[in-house]
Amino acid sequence: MLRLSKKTDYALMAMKHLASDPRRRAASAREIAESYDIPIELMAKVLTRLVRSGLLVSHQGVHGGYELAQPPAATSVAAVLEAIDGPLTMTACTHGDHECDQFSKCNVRDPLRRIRDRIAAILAECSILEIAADPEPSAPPVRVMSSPAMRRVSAL
Amino acid sequence: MLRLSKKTDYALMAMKHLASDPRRRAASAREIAESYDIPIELMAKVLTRLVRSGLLVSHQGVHGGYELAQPPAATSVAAVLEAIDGPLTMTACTHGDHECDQFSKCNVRDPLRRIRDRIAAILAECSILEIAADPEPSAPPVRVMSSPAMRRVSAL
DNA sequence: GAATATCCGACCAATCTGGTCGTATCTTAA
DNA sequence: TTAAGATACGACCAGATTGGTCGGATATTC
Repeated sequence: MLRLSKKTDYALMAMKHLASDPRRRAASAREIAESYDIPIELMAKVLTRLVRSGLLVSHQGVHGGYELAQPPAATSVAAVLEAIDGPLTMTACTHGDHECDQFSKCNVRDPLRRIRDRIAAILAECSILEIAADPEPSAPPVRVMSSPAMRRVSAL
Repeated sequence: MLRLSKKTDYALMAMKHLASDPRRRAASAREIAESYDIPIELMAKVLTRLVRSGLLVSHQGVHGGYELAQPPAATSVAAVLEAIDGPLTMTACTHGDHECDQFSKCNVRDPLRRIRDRIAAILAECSILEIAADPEPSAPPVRVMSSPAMRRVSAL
């Protein structure tokens, strides 16, 4: 659960690809797609969404392709997620739309919104630059918890 | 995106319900379901999973029902998510299974795992007690970012 | 033994998602 | 001016996931 969509994965791969390219020239959808065994049409669709959201700029024509619209440090992972899958929701009621059957009686709405905000902050603070700087975490590696350990609250 | 499943919502609602009940006695699936307009059979299925994961204990029979297996502070939101939807994954490759077509060439695997770990830490640190203490966040409220703001990295 | 519970698996319909296809349009270069 | 290489865009499909339902088995109390 809390799964990222495949399209989001592809988007992040493409963003990193563009951020890491030393030549800093436009890369075509085909080039990126083939680098990672991604279906070309799907990659193209993803890239188009990134353009529409202003994260990439595109050039049509023979030597066209895609470039980062901003330096890698200026684009957050959150922005990429939003570009592909729309606003970061978590629950049906996160943003206004009272479309959930339990809306009136729900007792976890506010607490969940708080959690959502914390997660959103993490995603907003993580830039493509950080993603591109693969070798070694900049933050101290948080201990991965296995199921039994997660059962109990660690800090509190 | 990053949506919680409805079952997880229901599970959290039930956990909070049980944590908030001053009488501290077993509540039946019916009682919980009716409190929040949740389909009874579905609530029952969710509660059963919570029992199987050791977060609740159940008593069958006429005055049976469900109780928290531990004090509310000892159960994390992460544990509830895992009980309902299995291990917190984010990507297809998060836990061993190399079932993703891009596995061999993927360039964002490690960075994404780092992000996943940070999110898992947040969920592991948030207890049912915190969820039950609805009125007012214990942590300073993180600013909710609207789409345009999220586009740029805030801290970095 | 009747009533009230949990337990468990099968099942279904609707939605979501990954992926495909066809076509239009733009831009460069020969 | 024309061909090639590229993005843009919308329609479409099949498979997976999910929310929800149903039927029956088992346990416990009165």
